[in-house]
Amino acid sequence: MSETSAGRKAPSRAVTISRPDKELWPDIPVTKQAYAEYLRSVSPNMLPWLRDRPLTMVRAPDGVTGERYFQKAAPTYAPAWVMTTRIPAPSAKRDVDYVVCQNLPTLTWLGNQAVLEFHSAPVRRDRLDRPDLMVMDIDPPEDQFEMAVEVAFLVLEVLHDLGLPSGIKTTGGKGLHIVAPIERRVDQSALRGAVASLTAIVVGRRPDLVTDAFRKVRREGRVMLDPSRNGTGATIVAPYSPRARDDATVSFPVTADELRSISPEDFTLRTVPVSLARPGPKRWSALVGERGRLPSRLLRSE
DNA sequence: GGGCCGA
DNA sequence: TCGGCCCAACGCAGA
DNA sequence: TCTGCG
Ligand SMILES: [Mn+2]
Ligand SMILES: [Mn+2]
Repeated sequence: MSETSAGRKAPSRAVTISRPDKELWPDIPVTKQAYAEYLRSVSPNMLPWLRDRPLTMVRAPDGVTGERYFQKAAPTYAPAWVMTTRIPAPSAKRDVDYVVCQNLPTLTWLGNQAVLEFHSAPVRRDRLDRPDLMVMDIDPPEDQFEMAVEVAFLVLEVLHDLGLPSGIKTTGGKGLHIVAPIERRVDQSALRGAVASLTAIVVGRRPDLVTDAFRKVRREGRVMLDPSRNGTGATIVAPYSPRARDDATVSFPVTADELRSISPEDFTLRTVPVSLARPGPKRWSALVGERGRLPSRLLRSE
C-alpha cells in the first residue's frame, strides 16, 4: 500500500475499465479496452497539453453511434485524486468544477467515462485571465481541406514575421489549428485584439479566400479565421484527442512540409500510435517548452 | 456511465 | 436486488 | 434579450 511522506494513505489510482469489450467506434472497431490503450500510448505527448487546463469533455457512453453530450462539471462521483478547479459560469448562475487532467490515471479514468473528446482551455488554472496560447482556428467551407491548407500557409507567414513560434495540427474535422504559445503578459481582451489584427492582415492579403465573417451566410464559400477560440472561456480540441465520429479521426500535430500531402482522415485511433512510434517529427513535444511574446505593434493596432 | 429510486 | 429514469454546457458577438 | 455559432 503506497503512503505519502506524511504517512497517510495515498488513494489508489487503479482504474478498472468497465465493459472492456464495448465498442466505442464500431466501424474501426475500437473497444473501451483498446481506447484505454490508445490513451496510454499517446499520453506522453498529450498530457502536457491538458495539464493545468480546465477541461471540457464530450462523452458518448454508448459509443459514437449513441447519444453524445458536452460535459464541463466533473461528475460528483469522481475519485478524490481527480483534480478539479472551480470557475464561475455567470450565464448559468453557478460555479463549475472543471476536471484538470494532470496524469495518466486521470486520463484513463476519463476514457472509462467514455470521454471521447478532450477540449482544453487556452489558459492555465493559476492565471485564468492571462491566456498562454494564441489560437488561429481555420474553418474551411464544407469538405475543403485544401483551402484550409492555403490559409494555414498565410497564417504561418504572418506568425513568422512576428517572430512567434507555433505548431500546426489537424482538428480531426476538416479544419486546422495553428497554436502559438505565448508569455502570459496580456489579458484576454488584449489577446483578442491581437488575434483580430492578425486575422485582418491575413484577410487583407487574400480577401477572396479568407473571411472573419461570423455569420455562415456571409462567408460565401471562403475560409473562416475564427477568433472565438481565444480567451478564458474558449476551448480547443487537444492534440491527440479523438473525435466522436464514425471514422475515429484524431487531432494530430503535423509539419508545414506535410500539409499539402495529408488528409485529416489519415490520422485515426489506429494510425496515430503507429505514427508516433516511428522516427520523425516531434509532434509538438518541443513546442511545449516554447513561448513567444506578442509584439507591441500587434497589441496597439485595432 | 453511474447514481438514485421505487417496486 | 434490479430495471428504468435521469442527468451530463458554456461564452460570446451581433442583431 | 435573443439567436447563431462553435
Ligand atoms: Mn475550427
Ligand atoms: Mn448508459
